[in-house]
Amino acid sequence: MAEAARRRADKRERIIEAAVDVFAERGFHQARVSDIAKRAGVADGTIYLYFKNKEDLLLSIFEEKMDVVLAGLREALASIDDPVERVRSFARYHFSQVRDNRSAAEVLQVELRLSNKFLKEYRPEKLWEYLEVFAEITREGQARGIFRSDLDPFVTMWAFFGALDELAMQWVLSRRPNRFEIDAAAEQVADVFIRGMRVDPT
Amino acid sequence: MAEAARRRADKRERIIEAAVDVFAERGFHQARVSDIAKRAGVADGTIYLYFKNKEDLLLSIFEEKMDVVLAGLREALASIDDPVERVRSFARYHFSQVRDNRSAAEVLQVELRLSNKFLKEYRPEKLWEYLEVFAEITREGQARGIFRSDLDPFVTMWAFFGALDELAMQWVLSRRPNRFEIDAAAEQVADVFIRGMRVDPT
Amino acid sequence: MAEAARRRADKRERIIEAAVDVFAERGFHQARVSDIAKRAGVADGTIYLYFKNKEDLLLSIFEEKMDVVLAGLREALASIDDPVERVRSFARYHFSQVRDNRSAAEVLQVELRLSNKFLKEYRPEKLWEYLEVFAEITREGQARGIFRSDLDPFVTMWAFFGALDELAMQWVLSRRPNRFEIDAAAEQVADVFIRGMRVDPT
Amino acid sequence: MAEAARRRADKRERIIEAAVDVFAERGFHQARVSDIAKRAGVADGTIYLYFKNKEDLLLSIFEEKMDVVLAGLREALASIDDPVERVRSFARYHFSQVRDNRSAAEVLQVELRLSNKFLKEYRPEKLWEYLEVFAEITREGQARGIFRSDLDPFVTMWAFFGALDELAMQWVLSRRPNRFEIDAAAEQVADVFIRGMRVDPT
DNA sequence: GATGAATGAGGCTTCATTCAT
DNA sequence: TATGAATGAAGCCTCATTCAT
Repeated sequence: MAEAARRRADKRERIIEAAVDVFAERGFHQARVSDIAKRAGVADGTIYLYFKNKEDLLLSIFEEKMDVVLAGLREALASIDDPVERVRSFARYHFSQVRDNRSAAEVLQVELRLSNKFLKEYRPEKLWEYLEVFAEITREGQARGIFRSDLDPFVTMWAFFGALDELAMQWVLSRRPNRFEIDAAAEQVADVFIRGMRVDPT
Repeated sequence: MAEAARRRADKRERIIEAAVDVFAERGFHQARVSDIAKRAGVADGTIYLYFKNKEDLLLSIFEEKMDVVLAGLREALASIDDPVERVRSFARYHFSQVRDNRSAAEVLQVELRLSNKFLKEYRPEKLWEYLEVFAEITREGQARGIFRSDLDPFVTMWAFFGALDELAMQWVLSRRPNRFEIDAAAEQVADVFIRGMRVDPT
Repeated sequence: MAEAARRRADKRERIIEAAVDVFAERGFHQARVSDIAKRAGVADGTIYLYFKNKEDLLLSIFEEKMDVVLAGLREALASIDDPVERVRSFARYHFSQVRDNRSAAEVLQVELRLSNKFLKEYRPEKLWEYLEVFAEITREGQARGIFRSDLDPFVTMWAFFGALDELAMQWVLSRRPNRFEIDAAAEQVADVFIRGMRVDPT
Repeated sequence: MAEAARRRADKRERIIEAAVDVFAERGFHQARVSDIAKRAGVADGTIYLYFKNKEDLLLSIFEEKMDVVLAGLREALASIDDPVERVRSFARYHFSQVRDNRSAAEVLQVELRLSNKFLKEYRPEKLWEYLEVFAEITREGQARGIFRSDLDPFVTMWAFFGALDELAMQWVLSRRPNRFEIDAAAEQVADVFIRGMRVDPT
């Protein structure tokens, strides 16, 4: 029955959202499964009907959120052809996600790194897909003679992501009053990378 | 007695080194204090004579290693005046540290992020000092008219560090055969940032 | 409607048979109600329409199987008058049941003992009826002057049952190739008890 | 230090004794580790310094108690040469153990059987040693022409042990007033087996 | 009657930390 | 100063049972 399927999906979604909040507030290890259950309005055991264990819940958040983020990124870049503008839009999009989904961003950036599984065993395919978008922009720019061809797309990809990620983390961690302008930061990072990757003007 | 002081320092050092190895191998949460004690050749309780608790041990590793790293960085840059070359040397130095101290780098990069204390309460002064070196290079470059003055030194600082850190992490996590050339990566990242931060050539 | 009653009985029977198999494979505590339900082809909740709880299911198996076993025993002994031969037939019948109903025997012998309820609260009337058959044989033999009258029928009853039961358990637990001849064992046990209980030949 | 070793042994012994009592009272599954710890006067965690887990505790009780029982059996039989008298003494000894160590006997007989590990994986070497004593008596009796040579020592061994065990279990389970005379039972069982195993008087 | 998603109590075990020696 | 046996808090997860449909 469609009704039951919908209710089931709802419950799963409620657990995910509750987990995002609790993980963001307390951190993965400090978060108690029973707190997540309480916030989701379900019994502790119910969580285990939808997720194998606490870690699977964390990983599922990652997969789920990344799906949305990835789709959003592709949409944001869909109408843009110029590699230079695509880089700029990538940076803007990345920071807009962080700004508009603080809890999710906090979990994705901070808590996920804490999972040994994630870092040492789990292959974050979804993250690679996300990054591959940037590598592809680089390659396209190189093909068009806009970006220098001596740059390794993988190196620039990781460097670019690292730059965005670190700034996002600092923004997330920074407490209110001192919080810097994340939008301005996006422009600057994009600008540095664009100029840095461009072929020398002759 | 100097002898006693030295012996004490030795023991502390042995615990630190043991902790670096164990944290690198198992991760902070999975590492057991008794394993560290065993590897250091001391009793469990002895660790608590030198460190307040397990987390203090992690933080102490950070402080201690960062002191060395920071001193090394300053020495590496001591004889270089040109801001452009200082940026390049910074990148080279950062990666050389990662390459030559795998375990320490792994702990610093991976495990430290996992400590809620570290990320949410602890102010990593030593890290700020390290980064401040780069911010200062930027300011000096701006003052000399080499780097664009519209760039926020804090933004470039985090972006640069993020780029180095992410690449270092990937290098550390990457398993043997596919391991990319970390030295070449250093040159590329430095190059991208230098060009990206430079004033437009007229 | 007779049809409905039959269907009901069928479902109950299917649950019983499924439970016998699952209990035999996994043991009572390791067996999950949902596994039994799956094997029986019913929903978990359905089991609770037929049995009060998991333990009641175990006890019901016992009652049900013992009814059949008891009827079979009586039939096997029906045409035999000589107490000596009745003892022999009892042993043969007991082992034939074990041999031909491995799963049921395994549950009856192994798993039932694990139920505290069974051992400390539950009065296994059916088992007593089964044993009483032997006690009666003893008494009859004593009355006829075949068995020694100084033997306590309760003691011989438990001793005989214990001997059969232990051998059956060993046979059930023994893995294939080394499995001893259960039929030969039946003859030997019967023989020892018959000679042991007989009045001295003068 | 001998002192420390003694204290350690004492603590282990206290845990064993507490576990025997609690297992006997509540059964293995119903017994809580914290109850055992409380009764032993130690912290919960202390138990895990001496035993791998709850099941290991149960198995250790078995091993430990059987060592004592086995030594006692050997001593009880040491001065007896006649196989017939050895059988009688075996039965007497077995029941004396049950009578004098009710809790331990209850655990050994009832709770041990409940452990799947014990029945399906664990090889109770100590029990086999105990039984082997009886098998050896049988063989010796056969060699001397006292017991019939057509009897399989393994069959009589299990039958004898089953008879003793079942009677012991009934005695343990039987509540006070109706409790039968266990010593008289010992004589009867021994008597039945001795006559049952003897060569025909000519 | 039948379903099966949801419940939630309950307990084993780990391991950082302490402290008597 | 060093030891290491002892502590005990704390939480994930299972699974028998219920009940709304």
